[in-house]
Amino acid sequence: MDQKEVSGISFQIDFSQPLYEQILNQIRSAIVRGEIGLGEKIPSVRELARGLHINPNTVMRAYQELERDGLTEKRRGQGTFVTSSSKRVEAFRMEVAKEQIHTFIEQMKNLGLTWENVRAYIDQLLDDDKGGENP
Amino acid sequence: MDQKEVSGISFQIDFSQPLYEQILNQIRSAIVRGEIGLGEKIPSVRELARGLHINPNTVMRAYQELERDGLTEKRRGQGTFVTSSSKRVEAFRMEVAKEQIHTFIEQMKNLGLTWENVRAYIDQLLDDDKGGENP
Amino acid sequence: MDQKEVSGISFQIDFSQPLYEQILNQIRSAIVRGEIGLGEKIPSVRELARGLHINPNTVMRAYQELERDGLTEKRRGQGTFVTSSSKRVEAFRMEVAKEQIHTFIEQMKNLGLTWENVRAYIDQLLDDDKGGENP
Amino acid sequence: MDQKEVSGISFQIDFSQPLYEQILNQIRSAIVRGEIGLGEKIPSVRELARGLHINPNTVMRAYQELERDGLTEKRRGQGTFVTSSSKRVEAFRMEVAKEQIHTFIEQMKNLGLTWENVRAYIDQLLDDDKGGENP
DNA sequence: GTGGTCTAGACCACG
DNA sequence: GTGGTCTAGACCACA
Repeated sequence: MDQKEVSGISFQIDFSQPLYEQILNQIRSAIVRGEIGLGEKIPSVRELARGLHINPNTVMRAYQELERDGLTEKRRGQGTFVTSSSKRVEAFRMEVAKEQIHTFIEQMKNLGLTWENVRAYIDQLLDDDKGGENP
Repeated sequence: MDQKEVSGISFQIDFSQPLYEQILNQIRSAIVRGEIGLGEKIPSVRELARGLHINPNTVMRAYQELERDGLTEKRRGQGTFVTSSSKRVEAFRMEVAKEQIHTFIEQMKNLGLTWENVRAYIDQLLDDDKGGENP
Repeated sequence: MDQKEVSGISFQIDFSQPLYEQILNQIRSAIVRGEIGLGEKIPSVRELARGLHINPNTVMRAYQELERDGLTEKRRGQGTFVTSSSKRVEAFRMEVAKEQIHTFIEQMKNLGLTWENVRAYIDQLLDDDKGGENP
Repeated sequence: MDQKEVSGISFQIDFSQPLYEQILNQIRSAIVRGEIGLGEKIPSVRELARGLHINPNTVMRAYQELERDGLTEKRRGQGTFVTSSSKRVEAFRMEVAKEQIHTFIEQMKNLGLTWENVRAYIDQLLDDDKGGENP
């Protein structure tokens, strides 16, 4: 594991998983949660590669996926920018959320767990967290 | 995708994902939900491989993982059997559940969704399902 | 995408495609369709660059291509002018048209479509347009 | 330019254009025109790379696009196969056709040509072709 | 400076 | 054997 910050975006890289997926996911998260604003520039391929000590091709691959998702746009000679359309970002967020929720429900079914039990477990888990935070 | 049944266990195989993982997960599910009883025999590697039209090595790998999880035991000359210990099955179930739940919570955080919203969404989803099931 | 007008010529710039090509094509179109008359002056490199908020080098490159095509001429100290020869414009128009038509025919072949079907499709498309235009 | 055949699919490679796009387009064409049948295997990444004397990564990139288009599926350890769904192929064909037709109409408009003239030109072009073929 | 394409070659997971 | 990931380094088009 490895924690780094490049141009105000923080990355944690784990070399046992595909690097391009981790970069992809972490930039996605940052966009979707508004940590990178609409229309903002993200680091250039080379800059991020330098900052994370990885190969530019690996970063490029992540960036191509981001663009395919409609979350970013390239401007020739200027770099890569987050889309200015909050609609797109929101649509993407909801699409991913639905998919992950359905997968999760399926998993719980496969384990023979009822939603009532799972819900209660998570409720308590998050309550405990709240109690223990910033005392 | 492909739906098949071998010795009373049903499998759906998707050739675009690791086959051994799918077999592993589907047998795990069947055990954990009691579809295969404690102490019961599961198909031999060869039988399952023939039934699913896949390579025996692939089935073998799934079986090795099951044994490492403590969910099955080999008996020389007789085949592979589900453990007789309900404790083990239960412990395994809880371990997997916790892991999947924590992963899910992490995902929802990454999307900037609050647990309240997610909970409400799933609550409604499952309510609708109940009302609308094919009678 | 971006819609702007400079010296009576309207431009739409899409930053994900080569800017110089877009400028080139849009000025070509304007000349070929007579929106800029024979012998007329077109904006200076600097003026157009300022108007479109892009680099003068980029505009320059487009202008060089226009001159190579024989569609424009530079006059020292006065600026760039559309050729006065309607022959040249016409020749250029036909050359480009032929090239684009042949490319299109090739594409339709590659899709396994017959010219009869394509023709019928376009015929109908344009008929509908006529009937349904925003009145 | 370079004309080669690999596993019954013929390729013409022009080193002045992106190789992966050419491979992509040529396999797409072959699928869409039925030269490669539904469910059929296409050459492995390495085999095609060897056959065309190019790098496997370049072929892989083309194959990833094909899969994104829904025209092919990978089967682990077995290779890459054309989808068995004629629906998908047809949908893809129509989508691409529409896009190319609309682009073409736009181009003709930009040249100030009427559809009547263009249609007549192509009609004649294809008639001439017919006359000159296999006499 | 930006991104895009390509190569050669390594190592991995899977079947 | 299959595809997938990653690197290092080259060369190109564009702004």
